[in-house]
Amino acid sequence: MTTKGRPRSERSRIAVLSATRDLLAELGYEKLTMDAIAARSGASKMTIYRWWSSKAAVVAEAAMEGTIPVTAVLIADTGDVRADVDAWIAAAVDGPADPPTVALALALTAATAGDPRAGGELYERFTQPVRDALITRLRAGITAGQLSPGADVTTAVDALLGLLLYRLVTRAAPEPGDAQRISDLLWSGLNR
Amino acid sequence: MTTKGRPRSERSRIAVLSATRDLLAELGYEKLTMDAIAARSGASKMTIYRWWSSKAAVVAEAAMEGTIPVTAVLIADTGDVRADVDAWIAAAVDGPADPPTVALALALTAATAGDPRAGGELYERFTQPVRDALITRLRAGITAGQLSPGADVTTAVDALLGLLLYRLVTRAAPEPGDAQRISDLLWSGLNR
Amino acid sequence: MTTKGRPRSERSRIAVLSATRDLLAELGYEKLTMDAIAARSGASKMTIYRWWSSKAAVVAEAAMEGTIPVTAVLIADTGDVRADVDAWIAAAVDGPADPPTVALALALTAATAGDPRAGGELYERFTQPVRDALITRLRAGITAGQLSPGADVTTAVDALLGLLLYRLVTRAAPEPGDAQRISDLLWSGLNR
Amino acid sequence: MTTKGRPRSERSRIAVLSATRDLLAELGYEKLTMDAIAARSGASKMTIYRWWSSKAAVVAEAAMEGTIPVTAVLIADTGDVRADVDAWIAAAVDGPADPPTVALALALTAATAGDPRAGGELYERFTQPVRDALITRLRAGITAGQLSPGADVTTAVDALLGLLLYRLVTRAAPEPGDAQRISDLLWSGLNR
DNA sequence: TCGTAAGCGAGACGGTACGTCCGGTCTTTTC
DNA sequence: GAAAAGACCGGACGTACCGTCTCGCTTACGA
Repeated sequence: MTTKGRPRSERSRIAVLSATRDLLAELGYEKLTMDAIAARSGASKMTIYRWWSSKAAVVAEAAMEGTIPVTAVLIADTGDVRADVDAWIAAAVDGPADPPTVALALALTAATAGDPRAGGELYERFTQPVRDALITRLRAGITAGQLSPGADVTTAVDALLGLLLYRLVTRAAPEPGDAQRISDLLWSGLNR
Repeated sequence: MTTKGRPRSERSRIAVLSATRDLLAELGYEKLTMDAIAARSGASKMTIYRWWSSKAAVVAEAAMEGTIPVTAVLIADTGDVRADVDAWIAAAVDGPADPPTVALALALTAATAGDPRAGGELYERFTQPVRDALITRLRAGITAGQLSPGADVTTAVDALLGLLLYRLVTRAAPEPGDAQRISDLLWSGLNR
Repeated sequence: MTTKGRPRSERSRIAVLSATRDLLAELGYEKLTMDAIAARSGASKMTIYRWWSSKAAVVAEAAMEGTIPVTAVLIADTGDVRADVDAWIAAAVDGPADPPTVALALALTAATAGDPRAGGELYERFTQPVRDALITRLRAGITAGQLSPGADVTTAVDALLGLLLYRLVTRAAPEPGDAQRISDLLWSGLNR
Repeated sequence: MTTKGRPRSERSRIAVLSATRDLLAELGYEKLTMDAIAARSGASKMTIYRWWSSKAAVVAEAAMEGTIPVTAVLIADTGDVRADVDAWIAAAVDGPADPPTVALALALTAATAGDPRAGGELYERFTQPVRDALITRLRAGITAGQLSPGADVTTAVDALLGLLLYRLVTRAAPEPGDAQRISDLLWSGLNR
C-alpha cells in the first residue's frame, strides 16, 4: 500500500526551487519574498509553507539542488594530494562565476549570519561536507608521506574556505592567477 | 555663530547605539526592529531616522563604536613585523568573545551578504581599513627586509581575514593556541 | 437499466447533513467551514462538493431536513381558520427552542442577507411555501365567511413571519403567552 | 494638556466609512473585503485594524453614520400618535430606496444572523433605539387616551419592525400603498 | 464470477482574504 | 528647533478556507 491522497506535485517543487534561484540572482536574499516566489513559480504560498518552513529553508534546498553539484565536487584521490586539492581550488575560484550560484552562496551566508539561532545548522549543512572532504584528503596526504606529519590541516582548510567566503562577501571578482596564488599560500603553509 | 535651536542630544545618540548593540546580541540582525530600538533607547523613531538613514546605518555606526577597541586597533610598528602582526591576530582571535561584538560582526556580515546592491560599501567601510593597515604593515616589513620581496601579501591578508570571518560565521568558538596556529600558517605562507 | 457503478452513499449524505447541523449550532454560519464538515462527518470534501454546490447549499438541505418538523407543518384545515392558524403560530413560536434549529434558521437568514445575488432564491425556497400556505388558508377563511372580505391577508402574513424573524434575529427568547398575544394582534388586524 | 503624538486622521476615518458604504452597495456583505476597503479608501489595513476590530465593526460604524440619520428619525410628538407613527412608517417604507442604505441594513442583518456570539449586541445597537422610541411614543399615546390601555404595544412594534425586516431580507420592493396597509394593520391591532 | 465504472477518503493544489508586523514618513505637542 | 509620541502608508508575513484536482481503494451492477 502506498501513501493515500494526492501525491506531492514534483512539478511545483521544481518550480518553487527554480523561481527561488532566479529571484535570488535578481534581488538578493533580503529582497527575496515568499509572495514573489509564489507568483513566479505558480505555486500558492500555502503550498510553499506546506513543504518549507521558512524563506531560509527554501533557499537552503534551492542551494542544495543548484550549487552542491558545482562546488561540492568530491575531491578526487589520484594519489597526488597537491594536484587533487589544486584542482578543487581552481574549480572553486573560477567556477561560481555565474550570478545564480553567487547569489545562492551569498543568500546562505546572509541567512546564516542574520539569524544566530537557526542559522548554524543551515550553514554547516553546506560547508561542513566540503570542509570535511578537504581535511580528509589532506590527512590522507600526510599518511601517504606527501605532507609533513605536523601540518596544521584544519587551520589551513579554514583559511582556504575563509578566503573564498571573504572574496564572495566582498564581491571581489576572481582574477587570473588567483587559484595559483592561493595554492602557493596553502602549500607553503602546510609544508613548513 | 553656533547653530540655532536645540542641539542634538548626545544622550539619545548613545542610547540608540547602545540599545542596538544589546538587541543585536539578543535577537540577531533579521529580528532587530527599529521600533524595538526606539522603545529600548527611549528615543523616538523620528529621532533615529533624523540621524541615521536606515537600519543598516544604525547597525553600522553601532559596530563602529562597539568594535573599534577590538578590530580597529591600529597595527603597531615596533620595527618587528611578525611581533606586530601577531599581536593583532591575538587581539582579533581572542578579543571578540563577548556576545555583543560577535553579534555586531554577524549583523554586518548578514547585511552585506543579504543586499548585494547596498552592502558592498557597508562592508568595505569596516573591513577595508583593517585590510589596508595589514597590507601596509606587511609591505613595510618587506621594505625592512624582514619578509621576502616576492611575498604575496594580499592573498595572505585575505586568507587571514577570511579565516576570521569563517570562524565567526560558523560560530566556531576560539580555542587556546588558535592565534599561534594562525600565525604559523601565515608566516610560512609569507616566507616561502 | 439502473445506473452503473457504485451507488451514492446514503450514509455519507446523512453524516454530512448531521455534521452541518451540529457545527452550525456550535459555530454559527460564518465560522462554519467545509473542512470542518468534512472532518466531522468523515466524508471527504470531494464527496461533499460532488453532491452540493456550495456551503449555502449544504446548509439549505440541512435546514430542509432539520426544520421540516417545525416550520413546514402544513396548516391544517379543520374548518376553523382561527384555530388552524393559531395552532401553527403556537408551533412556530414555541417549537424552535432547540439550538440546532435556531442555528439553522439564523444561518439561512445570514446567507440570504449576506449575498444579495444568490440569496433570494435560497430564502424563498424555505419561506415562500410557508407564506403561501398561510395566505391560502386565510383566503379560504374569507371564502368560508370567517374573515371579512377586505382583510389584507398578505400584509398580515408578512407581519406574522416578520415578527418571528425579528425575534429570531434578535435572539428574543419566547415567553409564555407570546403565541396568544401574536394571535390577538393578527386577528384584530384581519377583522377590522 | 491634550494627548501627545499625531492625532487620529479624521480624513482616513471618513474615507474608510465612505468606502465601506460604497463597496457594500456594490458587493454585499459577504464579498466585502478589508483589502478592498483599504484600497478604495487609501488607508492602510493597519490603520483600519487600529481603529476597528473587524469587518462587522467597520460596517456597524458605517451604518451608524450612514443610515441612522435616515431611519432613526426620532418619532415626532405632535400630540397625535397615529399621525406621528404613520409618518415614521411612511419614511421607513419608502425611505430606504437607495441601494447603499439597503445594503447596509442587509449587511447588519447578515452580520447579526451569521455570528451568534458577537452579533446580538451589534444588532441591538441599531434596532433597540428605534424599537424603544416607537414603544415610548405608543405608550405616551395610551397615557394621552388615544389608545386603549390594554394595547399590546411591544408585540405590535415587533410585528412592525419584523415586517420591515422581512421585506428587506426578501428584497420585496416597496409598492404604493404599503405604508397605508401597514398602518391600517397596526392600528386595528392596537385598537381592539 | 468477474470486470468495470462510478463513488469514496485522503489530502495536495491554486487562489484569495485574513489579521499582524515592520520600515520609513509625517504630524502633533512638549521642552 | 530638536525631541517624544504615535498615527500613517505600503507591503510582506504566515494562516485559513474555498472549491478543484489527483490518487488508490471500494463497491455493486451487468456482462
